Amino acid sequence: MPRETYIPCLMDLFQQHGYDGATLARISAATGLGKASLYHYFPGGKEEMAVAVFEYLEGWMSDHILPALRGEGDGLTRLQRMCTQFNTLYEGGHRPCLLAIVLMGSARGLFHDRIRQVFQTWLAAIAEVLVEMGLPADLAQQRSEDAAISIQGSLVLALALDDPSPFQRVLQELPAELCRPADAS
Amino acid sequence: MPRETYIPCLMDLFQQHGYDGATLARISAATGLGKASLYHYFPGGKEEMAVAVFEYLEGWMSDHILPALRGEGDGLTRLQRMCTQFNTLYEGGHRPCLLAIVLMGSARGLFHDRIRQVFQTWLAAIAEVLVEMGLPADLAQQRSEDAAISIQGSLVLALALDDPSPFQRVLQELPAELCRPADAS
DNA sequence: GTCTATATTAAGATAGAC
DNA sequence: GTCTATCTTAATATAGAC
Repeated sequence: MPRETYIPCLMDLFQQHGYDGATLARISAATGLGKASLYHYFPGGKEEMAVAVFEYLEGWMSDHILPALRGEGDGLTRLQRMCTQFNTLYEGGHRPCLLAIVLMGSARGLFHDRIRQVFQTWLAAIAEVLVEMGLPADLAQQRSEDAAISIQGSLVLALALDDPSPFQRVLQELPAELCRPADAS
Repeated sequence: MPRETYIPCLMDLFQQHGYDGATLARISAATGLGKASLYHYFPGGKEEMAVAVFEYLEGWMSDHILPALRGEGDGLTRLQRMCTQFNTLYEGGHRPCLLAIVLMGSARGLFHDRIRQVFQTWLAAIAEVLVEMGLPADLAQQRSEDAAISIQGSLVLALALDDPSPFQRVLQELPAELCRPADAS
């Protein structure tokens, strides 16, 4: 089996238990591979497993989020497509954000640069849509941050309350909120 | 020294390194107490230390956030006072939220009920202010969730980008945003 | 109350047979 | 490529002297 086979499972584990909580014992149990076999696929150990998951996620963003934002349709349509993609990724709010999880754990230092990069790429792509719609660049930048804030914040709240509805509401309202004209409240 | 002496230091450690990253070795170094002395103050070990920190934080909320929201002044003023308090707690966005950190780590299960309780109390207090201002109850509830989403989300983004400005902007804009009339966008 | 010293467990990682 | 067995380290926790 190519090592890509195990990436979704690994991502699952990191999302559910965090970097620290995803122990080799758990990973071994979940993948069905012995610890030594894991080192066959990932000689760098757990850190390399996490890197592989990040690369997978970066690929997923390139394949799903960026095309959704850059494809055809007006700005509102594109932002709605982005939200649909995130709804899948986070399973309607039932699953926390891997980036936030790693950022909040003891492995932050190891992956901080990588995580920042993902956020910056994402924010820039959103801002580009808003600029195309005629918003001034600085406001577009702010609104792109608002998008990240709403999505990340609603995932935190959904986790805290054990209730995905804040996330779902945010996805509903966000596209129109981002597109509203510059002078509206 | 009473054990309360060490609580701020412990809170600091849990905020900066997460529950898993706050090892006894680090706690010992930061407090200046030997490991054995830590068990004198906290016989239940690390878990009891975290409980003590949560109790401290719950007390802080009761002493700072709830009075800010329930004190004199109109709704806008009260929400602004709340934001000022959070600005202090999170040091202008330079410090992550302890609740989110624990929620995202492997100790989630241990403290989830406690964390949910804090959020619910907080949201209810915000909603109460908005209802007093004349907003319908369900909208007030939604807006209180928006407040939590904005604050938590901006802390995540500030951490990811290594830049506190999203948090500061949210604190600036949030009170007016929460108070806007029911029919405005 | 604080220490030194130590016990116990579990984590990450490796060796080497098959 | 997968396993069993083992190593090393570090984390939580305790015993007992002062």
